[in-house]
Amino acid sequence: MIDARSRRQALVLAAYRQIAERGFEGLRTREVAAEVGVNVATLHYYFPTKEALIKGVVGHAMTRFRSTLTGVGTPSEQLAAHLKGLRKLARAEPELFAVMGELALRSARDPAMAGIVRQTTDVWQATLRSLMADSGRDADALATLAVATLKGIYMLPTTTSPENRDKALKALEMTLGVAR
Amino acid sequence: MIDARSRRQALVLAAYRQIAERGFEGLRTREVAAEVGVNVATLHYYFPTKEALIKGVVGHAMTRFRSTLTGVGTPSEQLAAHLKGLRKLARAEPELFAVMGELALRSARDPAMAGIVRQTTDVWQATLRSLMADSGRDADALATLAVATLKGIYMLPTTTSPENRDKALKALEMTLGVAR
Amino acid sequence: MIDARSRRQALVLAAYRQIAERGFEGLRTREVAAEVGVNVATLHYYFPTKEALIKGVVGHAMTRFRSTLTGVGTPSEQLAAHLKGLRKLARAEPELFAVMGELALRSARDPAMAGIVRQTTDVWQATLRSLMADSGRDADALATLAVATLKGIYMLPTTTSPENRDKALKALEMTLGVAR
Amino acid sequence: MIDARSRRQALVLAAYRQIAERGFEGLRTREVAAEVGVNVATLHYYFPTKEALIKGVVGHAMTRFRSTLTGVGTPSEQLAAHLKGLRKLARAEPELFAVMGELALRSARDPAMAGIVRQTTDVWQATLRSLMADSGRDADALATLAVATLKGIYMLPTTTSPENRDKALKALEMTLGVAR
DNA sequence: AATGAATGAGAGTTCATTCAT
DNA sequence: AATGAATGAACTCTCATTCAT
Repeated sequence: MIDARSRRQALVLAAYRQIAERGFEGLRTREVAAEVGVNVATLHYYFPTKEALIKGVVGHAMTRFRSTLTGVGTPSEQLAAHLKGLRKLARAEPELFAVMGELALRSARDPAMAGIVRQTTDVWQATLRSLMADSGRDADALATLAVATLKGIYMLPTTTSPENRDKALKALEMTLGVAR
Repeated sequence: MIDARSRRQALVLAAYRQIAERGFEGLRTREVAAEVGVNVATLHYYFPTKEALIKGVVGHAMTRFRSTLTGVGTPSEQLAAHLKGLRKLARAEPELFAVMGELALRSARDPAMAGIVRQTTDVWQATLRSLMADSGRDADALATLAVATLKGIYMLPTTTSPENRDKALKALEMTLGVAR
Repeated sequence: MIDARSRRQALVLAAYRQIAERGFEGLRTREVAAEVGVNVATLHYYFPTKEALIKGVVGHAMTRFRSTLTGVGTPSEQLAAHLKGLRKLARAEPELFAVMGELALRSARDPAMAGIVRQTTDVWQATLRSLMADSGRDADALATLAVATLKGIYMLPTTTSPENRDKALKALEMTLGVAR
Repeated sequence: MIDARSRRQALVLAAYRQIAERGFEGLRTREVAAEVGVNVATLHYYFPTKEALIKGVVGHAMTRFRSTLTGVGTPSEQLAAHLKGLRKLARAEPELFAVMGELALRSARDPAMAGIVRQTTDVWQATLRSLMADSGRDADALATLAVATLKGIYMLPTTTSPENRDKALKALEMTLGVAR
């Protein structure tokens, strides 16, 4: 009693979870299917190859992330909201960042993936840049800095305490000139 | 007539290169052995399991990275030297950062690896912290910020131009209060 | 609005074509269905199993071939007409002989198929025998010879030039005592 | 305690037997390995792909067949000896002809195989042609006729009695002008 | 110290077949 | 009469690991 759309989605989500948990290394079609409660052959009915399934995961992750990029208010408010939104997202959906880390790394070897990931990163960076355009400082440099820092904080397992991380994020806000 | 030490080293280096090139996903003991010109069984003579070989790679990468952490001069000079050193290292040995990215991601699922990686990161962060202790600002926060940013820049494939990256690095230096 | 009979026929023809093209090895129910433009499940509605479909193909091929076995005129004329008819058929419907080759080979392992193929071959041979009954020579031997040669020429990919093949056919005619 | 050469050979022979018994359709790497008493992985150690194994089978079959093509004596004697040799071979190694039938059919779809099979067939036909060169008749035509007939008789399951087949062979000998 | 040969376990993928609708 | 969705069983192939030599 499940329509095709949601079954596809369920498979993508299961794969997404497994990549978050075990990395690309540990992604097994059989286990993805099992998590959804279907036969492997059913998975292949929806996704002819493992790569196609991964593509689905990439799409899902990117969509998920992009949904955090829109905002209202003054640039400074938007910037603050974006950072706050990321913090919330990281708490609510840590897998998203784990998966994005995997995707980012894979981009180094997989041009197709690089293209997709780059698109989203570019949008992200452009958004940040536009929010800092009036600051009278080098918006490009700051946007690049911000993206790098946020990737470092959220996509790679942090080795410091959450408090330190939060303080670092505040230092970033100050650098970016977010009014408080 | 190759002594055991250097054969071990050669195997580690080959694995290291292959991880940099293809990620953990693409690491094959057979190809590591082939690159060194020995049989797979020989590899297993030196490293009983694949995990043992990976451990060797981790050790190598960490040693390699730590060698950049010592410096002389005033704190500010040392900080500047460290950042410059990283830039040089990234140009000379890009694989090192590719591998460190892989290791960092794997840490999320592999406690043993997490321990080792954490050690090095902690040393790194402590070093940075000590270099900013006199700045009259929150050294912990700034050190955390710096580590996150540098990881983001060097360990994850950068999507921006080298120029932007360099400008971002300069912005980081300013934030850290490096005298120029 | 297609009636059951012709849909069955269409499926058989598609399978027939695919066997001719790719052999039994390459026969896929899904592709047969696709060629006809229906779902695989529909194919199985008409032919419960793949074997049933193949049986249909066998029937079609045998019917097609038998239609060349009737003739009028003197025995010698009929014999000549038969050989000429085969030549024409091989030009017009090369798949028929490709399929018959497949069927003949499969007969070696599949008793059911052997039975059907044998029936047709027996009729063929009996026809030839009767046409040579008056020749004063061993009609059985000559009929057997003729069938073997014609199978060799038409059912197995010929490695010689068409000219040579035609010359060989003429030599066969002479052996069989066909007046010219 | 088995050297590599003979293990390869054993695998080829097992595959050869299975093709003879079940056709290409029924060739399964696992069963080939099982027949030899090794793991499938071992089979793949010797033959990286199934196609490589088949290539081995083709080589074996062709070598086996070619070994029947040499003879001594007058042309007429050699011809008679060749036909007698085939008869003996068919009795001793019926699988050889079954396999050759499979190969011949597959040639129609597989250019690589066609090349190899053609080579052998060409040698065969050339040999026959040379043996009939002095007969004052069209040696090309007769050689083509002979090859076709022999293929028909030996490579496709015969539907007639052995006696009839022998009589047909005698008729062929007469046609070819073999002195008795 | 080094290897060729072998393997168990499992990977992704395919396919004829079934079933609810 | 026809289908989309699902499946079990099997397929070829891969890989880290082992072992006799």
